[in-house]
Amino acid sequence: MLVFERGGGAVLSGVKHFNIVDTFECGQCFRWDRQEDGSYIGVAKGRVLSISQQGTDVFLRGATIEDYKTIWERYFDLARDYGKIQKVLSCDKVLKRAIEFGGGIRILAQDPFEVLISFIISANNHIPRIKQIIFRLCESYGEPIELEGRRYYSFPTPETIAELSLEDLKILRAGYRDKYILEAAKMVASGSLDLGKLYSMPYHKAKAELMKVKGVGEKVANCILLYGFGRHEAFPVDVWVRRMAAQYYGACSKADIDRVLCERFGLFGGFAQQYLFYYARELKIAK
DNA sequence: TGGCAGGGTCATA
DNA sequence: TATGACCCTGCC
Repeated sequence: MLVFERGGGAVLSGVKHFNIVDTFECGQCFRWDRQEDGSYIGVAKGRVLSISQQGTDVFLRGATIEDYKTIWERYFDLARDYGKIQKVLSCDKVLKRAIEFGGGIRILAQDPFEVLISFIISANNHIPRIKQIIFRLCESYGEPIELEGRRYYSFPTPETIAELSLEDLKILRAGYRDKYILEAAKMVASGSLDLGKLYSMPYHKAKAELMKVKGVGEKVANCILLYGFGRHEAFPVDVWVRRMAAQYYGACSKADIDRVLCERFGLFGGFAQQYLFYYARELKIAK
């Protein structure tokens, strides 16, 4: 892959196993919006980025090579050899098809606190509504960031949310989740939940730590570990993955699913889950 | 236009 | 371990 600056941005030329539609639409993030011209604009790492793609050429508008190397390469996980991962996972017939469909997915390295709050909001919720609630949270309590005359908003800090009241959070229309959001922010702001420590903790211990937060069950904890901490052994089992497991692997109970999927894909579980989820949702597999 | 279901979790039994 | 309740709203 070549990286150079041209036309007011950074060009990544010859990027393999990366597709911005797959990456932003596969359900791992909620703050990237598709524009009419097919590009995406999102807020991450305290910045607004516009990204577009033609074949294997990716354009990061307004970014420098330095920005790419210090921020976006890691954020988009572009230093990792996904070809190797896909080769291993393709030994499984179902995964092979899922990868043929969504092989351009990259697991984003998102901010852990943002992922924590976002996936608390995701529980028993529809994706369009999740995005709306997160948008209102950022618009109301994030910091404005200007880009080309338009205003975007950063994700609010734990301290900012922790100082709010439940009444303040009513405008989000998050329903019963508002108290979970507030409690999680207070735990992080006070240090009773030290997110920084989770990077080096064993997987099961880190998951147990996250599940101390109300509103964080096993599935949400796995999402946080996968998307916020890059823990690729985390395998979030949601309704879609469960349907895939039932239809293609004959696994119905939780124990069956854990055995069939988690053990089958091992350390690549997180990648496998993402391919399966995206594929299952696209196929609209029935209950 | 009304009802259902949603990327789960919690409390209770 | 199983079941019902939960806020709200997009979608059929």
